[in-house]
Amino acid sequence: MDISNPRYKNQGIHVVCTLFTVRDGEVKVLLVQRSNKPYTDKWMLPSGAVYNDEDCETAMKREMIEKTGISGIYVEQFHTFSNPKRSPLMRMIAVGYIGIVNSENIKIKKKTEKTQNSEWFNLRDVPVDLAYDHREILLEAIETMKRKIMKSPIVKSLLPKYFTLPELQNVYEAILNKKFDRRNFRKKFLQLDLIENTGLMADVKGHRPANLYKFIASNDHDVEIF
Amino acid sequence: MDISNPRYKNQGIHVVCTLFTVRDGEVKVLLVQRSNKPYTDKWMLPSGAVYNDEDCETAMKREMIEKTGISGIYVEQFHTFSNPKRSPLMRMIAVGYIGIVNSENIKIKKKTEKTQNSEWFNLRDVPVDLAYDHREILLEAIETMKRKIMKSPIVKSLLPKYFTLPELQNVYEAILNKKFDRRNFRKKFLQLDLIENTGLMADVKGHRPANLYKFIASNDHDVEIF
DNA sequence: ATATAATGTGTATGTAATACACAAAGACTT
DNA sequence: AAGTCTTTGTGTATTACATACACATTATAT
Repeated sequence: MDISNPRYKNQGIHVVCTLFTVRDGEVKVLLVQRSNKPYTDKWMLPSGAVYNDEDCETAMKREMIEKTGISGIYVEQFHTFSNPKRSPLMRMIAVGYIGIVNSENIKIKKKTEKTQNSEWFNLRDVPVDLAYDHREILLEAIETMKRKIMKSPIVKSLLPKYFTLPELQNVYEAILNKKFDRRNFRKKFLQLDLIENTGLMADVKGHRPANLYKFIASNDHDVEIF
Repeated sequence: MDISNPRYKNQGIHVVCTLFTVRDGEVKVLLVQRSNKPYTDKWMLPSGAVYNDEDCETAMKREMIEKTGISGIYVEQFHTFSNPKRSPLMRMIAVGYIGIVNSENIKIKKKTEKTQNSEWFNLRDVPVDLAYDHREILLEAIETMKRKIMKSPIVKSLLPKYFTLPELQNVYEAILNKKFDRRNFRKKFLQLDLIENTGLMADVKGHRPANLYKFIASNDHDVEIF
């Protein structure tokens, strides 16, 4: 391959991460606000260039640390975006990842070298004019995440170590934006043998406390949850 | 983005297509044999560079025409491969696509500018030393295809306009490498309202001829088949 | 007429999904 | 201490879907 051929010279590879969380029954996505050109001051999904000695997943995790301070997250690749006009300055494709975290445990950096702010946005409050094609990427990520949450253990990273069944149900209801029958939800989930009752009780006031559950130590390969 | 930064200078974007067909009850994949360095004489999946004015899907279709003569195929993106060592000469990522065709209708070019041969390989006859990381890509494509064939209408492009239910069943059995009960297969498929009986009969000898079916003119969005 | 080789069909059983209502636990109030 | 409040926890009946299974039908070939 002749790397000086103008037909494919100066190509760049980006990674972009759509990181979701659920808090107060609302699904939120992490955005950062740009400092530099192009799209100065616009919000975008955390993203950045892939170095030549990295694979995309490594680059994505490094970018997340640099731009948001978040590390140790579980992500899945979902789609690569390659519209030749998606970036105004040069030819740049973006490999898209989806992640989902429990934001309680996470402190995000507000300011970094290239960003002036970072924030969890409720999905309906996301600015319409995100930088680049990030609105399109976000919409596709939401679709993919809804489809995947039934087939992959990503919820696990969204819950604390010990959690109650109502909490688990709330997470599913927030993400899928629909209600489940409590009895059926519990039955379905318990017979999957993914979680177990710890015998401990949640520490709440004003009403009957719920049992605390935990995920059964997994063999770490993806399991069909539903 | 500073395109002269050596950390991400000289990156390249490839597309690679894993094209399947089913013939004589066997799943086959299309490979081409290289003429040039690197990997001279090795077989590989049809692949090539993305031009700066193309998105990946367009590039993939152009590459397929150039290297195999095949056009008008239905493909789906499935994964992007980005191991920094996957290509020996330069940093090159590959956006992977899966396609599936009825090879009866298709004439493939044997020789092209960069390839000396092309052939449909039974999966078990695929050379172990494919060029680049194409063996890994092929393995992942097979997994993905098996998963998708139950949820996407890709089989449609694998069958002629008119086909019999036993033919349809044979395709599924070849791809998934398992047998179905005829009565249950027919019941399940017919109640999906994806195909309809034309009233015509297949032209075979020596035994009872089967009814010819066709796909119902679809509204062209993906449908859950199973 | 008979044999051959494949197609076409119905029913019974088990398994998973859905719909639905009331008792139990602890905190709070009086 | 009794009663109220709020949320958790539980069982059964119904329906839809998946699976298992055997025999009659159609055309060709002899």
